[in-house]
Amino acid sequence: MTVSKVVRACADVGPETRKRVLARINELNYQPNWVARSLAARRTFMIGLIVPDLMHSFFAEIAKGVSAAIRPLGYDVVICNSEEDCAFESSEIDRLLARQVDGLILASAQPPSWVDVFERIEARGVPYVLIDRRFPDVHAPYVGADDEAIGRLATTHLIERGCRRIAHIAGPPFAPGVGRLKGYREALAEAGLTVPDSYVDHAKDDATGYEAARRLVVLDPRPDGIFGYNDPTATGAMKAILEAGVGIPGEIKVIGVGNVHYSDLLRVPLSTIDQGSATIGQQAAEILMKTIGSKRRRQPRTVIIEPTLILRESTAR
Amino acid sequence: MTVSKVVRACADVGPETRKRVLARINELNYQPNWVARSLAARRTFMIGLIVPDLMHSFFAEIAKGVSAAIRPLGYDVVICNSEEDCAFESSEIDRLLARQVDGLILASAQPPSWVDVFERIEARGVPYVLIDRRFPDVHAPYVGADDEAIGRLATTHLIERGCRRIAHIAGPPFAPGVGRLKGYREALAEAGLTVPDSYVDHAKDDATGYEAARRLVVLDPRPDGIFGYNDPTATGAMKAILEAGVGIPGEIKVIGVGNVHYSDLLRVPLSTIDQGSATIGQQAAEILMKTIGSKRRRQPRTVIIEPTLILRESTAR
DNA sequence: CTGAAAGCGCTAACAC
DNA sequence: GTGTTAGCGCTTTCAG
Repeated sequence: MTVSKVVRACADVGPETRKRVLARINELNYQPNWVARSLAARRTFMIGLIVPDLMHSFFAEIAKGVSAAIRPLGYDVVICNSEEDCAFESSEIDRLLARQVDGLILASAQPPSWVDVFERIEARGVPYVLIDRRFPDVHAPYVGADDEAIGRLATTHLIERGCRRIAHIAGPPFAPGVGRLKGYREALAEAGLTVPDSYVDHAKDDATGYEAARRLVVLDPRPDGIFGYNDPTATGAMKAILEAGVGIPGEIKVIGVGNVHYSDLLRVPLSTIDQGSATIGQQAAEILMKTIGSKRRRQPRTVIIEPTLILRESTAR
Repeated sequence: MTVSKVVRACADVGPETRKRVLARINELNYQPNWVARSLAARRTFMIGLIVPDLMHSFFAEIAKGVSAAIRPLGYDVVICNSEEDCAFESSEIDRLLARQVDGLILASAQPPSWVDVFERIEARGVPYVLIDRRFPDVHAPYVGADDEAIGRLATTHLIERGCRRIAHIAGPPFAPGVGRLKGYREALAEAGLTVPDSYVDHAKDDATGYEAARRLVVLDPRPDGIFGYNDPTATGAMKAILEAGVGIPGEIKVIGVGNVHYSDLLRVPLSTIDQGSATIGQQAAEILMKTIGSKRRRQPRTVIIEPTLILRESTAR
């Protein structure tokens, strides 16, 4: 039909005809059926975004950035929350694939060597870009921060502020967690500092960060600095520290990563490392759209967002 | 095809045949195309969720609740962020409708009397349920809190704690904002308290809440209690108050609404009113699924979640 | 229990 | 510029 062309604003249609069609469309309250369109055109104009935790404002901000970037191009985004559960994530990805999304952006909770999921995506020929969590063996575009740099930056900052017994609440054993842990170790080594093994604990969110800090705070000797692998863990840690009657930043200095929007409203405003979350979302979306647009697989691009230190009271002298 | 039946787990297929089909499916790595399925079956197994702000953890939690409730039933949710912009919201709704979602859950940013959007939804025969923000003229299921009760509860609490000059940072002039404002006025009247007009200011998030509080804190006489219409505004307000060198809760007591998850980690832990956000999402989803399931339009159900007071330091004696 | 026939609402490619 | 012919990959209905 000519109608189809009018709806899609194709150029090759007479202005008079177009007017007539438009009028009738309005009259009938016609709305094109995107499902049928998707089937015929073999594109859905939908992309999937998978994040491990929507409650973490870092990811909510990324979602916003992605959304803002693709909306003007006529795309919608389906947001999925994997709850940091890799099996669940895997099944979510399959569903999105079955729904024929045109592309995928994922902050994956997969274990580092578990490339099975990515192979499935590639088998379907669906372009995707990784964010926040990098997988060395996966040959795909990546947008995120340099986690080792983050780890070094945070740890070095604590050292500069006079901390000598620096503990680390590390994340789950993949992606951003391992890089930051490595950066932490490097910075320590560089400064000639050594710490007991018990100074490295693990957590994944505010609740577990709280638990981890409760363990750290009773160690002897007690740490005088704690680097949390993200803001929620650092925030939870601060709660535990203060509850134990220990002063921040007097007795223990704390730093996190992510610069969540309420950081400076906390009981003790939290020093943190900004990763440019909105930028990550936006850049990832742009790369994805570019990939979708061009037929040929270009060289996967990697964008590293420079981390910046945000100084607040939790690491004040 | 018989394959179709196997995929959908229809009962009427021989166990032997099923086995063969399944084997071949696995072999070919076959995955059904949901777009084609949706077109033929006239259902997408997709529902839309529209919220005004994903960064507000209240809505993120609702999204989580909705998602958790519908996932097991084979549905997916498309989350849209309206940015509190009613024109944008309206166009988002149209897109979701064009994508043939089976249902809609919305926390709408429409002005109270602007029922046009809802009529469009109904014209398409798509079931929907309203959450958080109620529209008196719209005959649809609603799940949310009783905003007047919330306003009364918060204000009464401040009065009980000894406040006499209670200011209110009201929300945008619709849905939850007006109810809470009304409850505030009622509680004040009931206690025989009067306040100058300037004690009621407006905001919509943490940034504007901060601005509002800067205006309130310089009033003469200065308020001794502030009721923020949600936690972000109350949080922003606290920042402004503390910056002005005024003590919380000593000189001004503050209460919010929403019980965002970091409330008790704030500089001054924030007293608030819990609305049961996860429950809202879950209940809304259940009602929607029930409506989708049954052919006939049943009487729209309304679920009012009982608000509960969460006491923290910001309103301590 | 199995499969053939028809069609969901649209777009692609091509002829008029 | 316009309309025609196919067919996207599935489900529905109903006959074998």
